[in-house]
Amino acid sequence: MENLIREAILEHAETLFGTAVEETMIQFQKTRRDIKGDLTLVVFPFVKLLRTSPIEAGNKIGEFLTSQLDFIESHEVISGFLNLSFTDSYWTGRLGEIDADDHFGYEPANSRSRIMVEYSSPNTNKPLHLGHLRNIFLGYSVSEILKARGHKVVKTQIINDRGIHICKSMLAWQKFSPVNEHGERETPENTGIKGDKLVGKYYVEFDKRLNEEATSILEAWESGSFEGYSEEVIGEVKRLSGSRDGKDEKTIAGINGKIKELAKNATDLFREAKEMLIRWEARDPETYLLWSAMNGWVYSGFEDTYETMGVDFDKLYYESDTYLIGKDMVAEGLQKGVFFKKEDGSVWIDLTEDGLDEKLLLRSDGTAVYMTQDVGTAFDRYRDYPDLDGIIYTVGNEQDYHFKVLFLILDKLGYSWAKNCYHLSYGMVELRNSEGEVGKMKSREGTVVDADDLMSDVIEAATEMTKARGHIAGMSDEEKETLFKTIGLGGLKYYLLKVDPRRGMAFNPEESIELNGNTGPFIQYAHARIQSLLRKAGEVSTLSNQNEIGDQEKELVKHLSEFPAVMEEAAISYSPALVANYTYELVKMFNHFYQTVDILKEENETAKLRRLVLSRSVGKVIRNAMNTLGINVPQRM
RNA sequence: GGCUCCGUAGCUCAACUGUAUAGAGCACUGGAUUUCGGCUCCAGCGGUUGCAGGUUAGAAUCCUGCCGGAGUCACCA
Repeated sequence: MENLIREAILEHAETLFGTAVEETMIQFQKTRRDIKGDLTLVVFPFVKLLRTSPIEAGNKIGEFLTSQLDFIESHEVISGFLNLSFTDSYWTGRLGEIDADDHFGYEPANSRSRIMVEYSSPNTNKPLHLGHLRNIFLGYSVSEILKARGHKVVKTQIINDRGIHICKSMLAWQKFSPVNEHGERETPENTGIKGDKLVGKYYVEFDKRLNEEATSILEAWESGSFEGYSEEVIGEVKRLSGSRDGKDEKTIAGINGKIKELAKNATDLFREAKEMLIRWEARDPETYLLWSAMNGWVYSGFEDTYETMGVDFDKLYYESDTYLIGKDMVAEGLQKGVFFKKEDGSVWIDLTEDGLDEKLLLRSDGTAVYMTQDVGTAFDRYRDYPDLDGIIYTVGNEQDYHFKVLFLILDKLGYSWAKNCYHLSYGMVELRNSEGEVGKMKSREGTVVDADDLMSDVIEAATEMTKARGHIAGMSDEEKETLFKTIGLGGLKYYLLKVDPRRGMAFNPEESIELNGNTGPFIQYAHARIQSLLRKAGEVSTLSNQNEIGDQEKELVKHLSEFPAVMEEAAISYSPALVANYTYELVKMFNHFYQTVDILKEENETAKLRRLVLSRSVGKVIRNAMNTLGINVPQRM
């Protein structure tokens, strides 16, 4: 109805103001809750045209609109804001429309362009952790929101299955895994350990052994023994050691860190890992076989985790394929003169004119880097889906710079679609204990929160709560299992999605399983209660010819009416948080309504029907909203 | 140090991207109701929106400068 009002003003601008008005002058906002009215027009822009006070200007426009449009019942001007009130029958009409539309808030499927959303994209050398959970829930939810708004969506991930980090796990397994009585090394089958956990275990093992070896090298260096190391390394270590004199603690720690890096690079273990990578790139059969076996373990582990999470993918890309495409593109760019080669053979792009610096695309030994692969992946995706309207990369904000460079490179290579690539950058999840201390998640220090562990923890907490307070009598064991999972994961997903993605957030394990306040289970409970109400009510017909409505009901209908706009806003800004907060507000309003108004006990049949239809609509919107967050809402709990 | 992002109640977060008295939850204090599902509702407490200027009829929001925090500046991914 904003459009109707806007048109009316534009059409009659000459008579009202004596001149045409810009469309941008007509600004609407929601009427404050504590003020009478259903929609507010900001008067300030018109004050100058009319050369009167804001109050007079507002009244003039208000009188005009009230006489012109039959759904406007009255108006009131308060300090420069024109508050318009709509008739009751307008609102009962709205309620009827919402009730009749099962897909309220959604646009018809496939009515809009195709968009690809990348999320998860794990390394295949260690299990998923809390940081991945935010990434995956966010990417999945953005996909579902875009789908709900009519887009064709391709959910994808790039699997980082190539590189030195994979070789570390492989090497550690090969060297350090115990051999059983059958002469086999540890596998998921013979140990019962989940595949990704097993591979992760050897990644940690590698790091431990590397540190041990590096420490003994450091000790040797400190005592002045440098035998067996290259001139280059020795010189660098001596230079760094000398530069520590007279520096403050922080600087010295930084220098010591650099020396330690040198020591790590000088270890036999690291050298072996590098050799293994070279063998892999050369397709050495034994190495390749081990690589695919261990990756297979990881994939089956990830699959289990994804299934628990309730997320899926339409199309997978593997770095081990796309880095080759990337290398071809680098060669092509080199010919075009977009890139240049240094004397040592490494390939670079100069971005200094764009305010960035030089960036490496190919190492001097000809092997690919992270950027090479990403360039190839983007190209591959547009080749697979020529009608793509954009790619959304769900990746943490520590990679802001990387994506800025990536998109710039694609643009310079002449791909017009580069401008449609978007980095959905989200903030880090910090871990917070009950004392409120913030800790970083570091896999080496054992402070990571494992994704599987966390999910089973929240499900367990939900199980206890529900057994103690829920209405689950008569449910089968399977139904109960599903319900506990729904509640536990619903809570976790909501907890991670309700915060604006761009912001960093604190993760408090205790809060994540809370059931009151702004939480998933609070919303799920409201839905279950509505369904219970409707079951008790029996058959509820549709609404017709009602033209009265209570104040609280009107507030609810008003809020329901905003749902499509909120969904659209969430789709534009890629922000599930908007949907979450909208739904929470809706539930609070409904609980208030439910607490103060009789529904089943109401004797007036007209009012009873209207309230039941309203409850049904609220339930539907809760369901439609939560579905886009990947959260199920139970019938009872 | 350069660049990027961020500082809102004790804590976790909102604020339609510039508008009326900056809102919720948790925690704390008090109350309602034991009902159509108490995982409910109502009230109170709590703020100089990091600081100082500027632009505007109007600033948490835009600009400048400080202060504080995070990230990033790899032939790692």
